[in-house]
Amino acid sequence: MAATIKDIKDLTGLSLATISKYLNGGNLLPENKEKIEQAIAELHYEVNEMARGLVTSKSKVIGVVVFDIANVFTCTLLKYLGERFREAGYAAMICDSQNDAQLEAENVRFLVSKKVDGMIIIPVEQTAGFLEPALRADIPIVLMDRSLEGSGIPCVKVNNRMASYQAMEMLYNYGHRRIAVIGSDRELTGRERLNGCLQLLKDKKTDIPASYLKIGRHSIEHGYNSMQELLELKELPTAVFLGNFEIILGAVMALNESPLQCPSDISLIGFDDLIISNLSNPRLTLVVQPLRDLADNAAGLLLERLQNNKNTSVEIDPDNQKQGDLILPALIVEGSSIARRV
Amino acid sequence: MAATIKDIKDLTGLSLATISKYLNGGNLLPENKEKIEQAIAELHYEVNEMARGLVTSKSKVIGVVVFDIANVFTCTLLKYLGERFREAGYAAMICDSQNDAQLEAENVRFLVSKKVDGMIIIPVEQTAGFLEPALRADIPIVLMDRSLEGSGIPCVKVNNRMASYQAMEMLYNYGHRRIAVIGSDRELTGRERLNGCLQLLKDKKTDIPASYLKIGRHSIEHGYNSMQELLELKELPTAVFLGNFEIILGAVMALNESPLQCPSDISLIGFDDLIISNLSNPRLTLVVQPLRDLADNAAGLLLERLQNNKNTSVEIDPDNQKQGDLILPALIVEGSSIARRV
DNA sequence: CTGTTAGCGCATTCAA
DNA sequence: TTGAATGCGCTAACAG
Repeated sequence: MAATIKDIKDLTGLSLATISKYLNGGNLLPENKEKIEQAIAELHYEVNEMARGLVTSKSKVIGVVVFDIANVFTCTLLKYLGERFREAGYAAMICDSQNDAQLEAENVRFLVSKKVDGMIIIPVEQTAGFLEPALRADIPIVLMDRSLEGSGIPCVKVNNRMASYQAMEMLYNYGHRRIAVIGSDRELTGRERLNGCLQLLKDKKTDIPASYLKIGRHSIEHGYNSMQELLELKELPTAVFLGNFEIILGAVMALNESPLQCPSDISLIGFDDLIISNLSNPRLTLVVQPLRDLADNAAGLLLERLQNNKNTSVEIDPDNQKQGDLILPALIVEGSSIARRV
Repeated sequence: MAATIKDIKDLTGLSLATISKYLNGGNLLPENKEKIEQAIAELHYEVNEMARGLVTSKSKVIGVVVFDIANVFTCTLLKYLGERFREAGYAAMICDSQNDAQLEAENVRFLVSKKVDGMIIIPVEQTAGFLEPALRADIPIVLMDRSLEGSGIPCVKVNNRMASYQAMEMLYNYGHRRIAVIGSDRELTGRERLNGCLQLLKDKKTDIPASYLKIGRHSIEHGYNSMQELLELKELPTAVFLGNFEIILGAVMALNESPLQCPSDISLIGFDDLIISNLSNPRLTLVVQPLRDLADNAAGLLLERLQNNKNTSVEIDPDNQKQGDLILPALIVEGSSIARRV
């Protein structure tokens, strides 16, 4: 059986309150302090966080719900989030929704049961209904990457639309006019990116044939099939925009299997960086999301709210009803996958 | 404030004990059952797991400590582990050690405080000292990937030595004699793999110059630098064994930057699969770890022990003192990165 | 600065 | 089958 403060009491003769105070950083006589420390060492005492949590109704745990944990984007974010939370004295309880909205709802409910102090969520679902149990329990939530439209819950993300626009603009400025787009309208991020792409084409009054527009899902398969289809067209595009990491993966696979070369035959620009892109030859030009910043901001936002809840006496910032999203700029990192066209 | 069973009591007129029994699947009159269910729905009641845990001294949480969470190997494992645990009614609390032994020790202590029911650990540290708090608290542990020698704690892993041996054998059978090895002696897995490589060379009485043996860490940098150095040698190796994923990444980068081609100029075989390898052209021949099996076995082993602890009355299997490691075979998946030499 | 007391929300005796 | 009482380990008043 693990030692409790009662054991410390028996060993030191001090009262439970004194020991508790020690554990929570209160002031006591040096000699008592030493006694307790000795007892703790001797008994190998470790605080029972369940008991502590029961009385404080704080768990010092932040629940993190991600749409898919086996995903480089996700786990890089998890890493950075974890660092921030740890610094602030919180641990992360990570739940994988496996791209399943039902699991996601269960995860939220589970974390509510666990009395987490706050939640970070990268959602599968597109509406906020599944968050109800958390909201009712008054648990602060910060979303990442994918907003929940009209929910009023803040989301930290990049400006997908603008970044895509700029990526397309880069292709355009390199002289490309026959530009294909492989993207997704299944995820919000995908739609935002598509919008950016189409906007650029519109602004530049550049028409592309319908066969250049490959809209499906953010999946390897979609990237692979789409690129294969593009390569079979009579009039090839000279450049292709790849809407996310999985699409890049699939598209590059398809291209690698063909006799065509990048960038001499076909130029590429992709959305989503990952160290992994180091493997591709030539190195891809990419729209890079500032993962560190995204995580820092999301963690910061949540921690701030946790702090404020503490001195809940003061009710400030009445204008803050409309918690807007926090939108960070993405960066284009140049590789050598875009050829100049005259 | 969140609803408690007391609120249900007030609403239904039943006693706390009856409600508790309902929550734990006991038998009660259908009418009472219905009453409670109605109250739960009305109050949006959710069990307070902290309170429950305090009295049962079970958290239904399994702690998972990984050496680095931003790692495809790790998070794929996490995904599979998570699925198994969820099925069994457990949640995972994931802690990232960030390749830091001190953090790792803290993580273990933290999870002990959280009263997790069991732990899965992919260790940074090479000795078992840091596990003491968990062992003392009698928390079942299963290691993955990296054994802790002499600790008696079971580890689920692949046969690194044999797999490396077979990988080298494949190069040999393709006719290669000038084989270089980029590996690590800093991690146990690295040493095991190196041993396998050297054993094959020994068995085949194949001597290689010292300059072909690049021993450092499992890092991109080591892979990159080593490959660069190899490519500068007067007598190039005809094939290179790459000891893990990061090394592959670095080595392929270096090769991509050189005029030499794989496999016509130099053949490659790598340890560690990842979808990512789809990006490389040509597709790499790889030693693939059966991640799903590894996770299933580790989760199974742990869950089994958790079950057995329940009926702790029965003390079976007295021969089980020496809990050997569970060693799974790795698979070689052929790409086209190895050329035939005559 | 220290000790006494009460109670967090729930499961679990034991009676009824 | 149900209910009343007890305690899990700890913190938070309050009093000394």
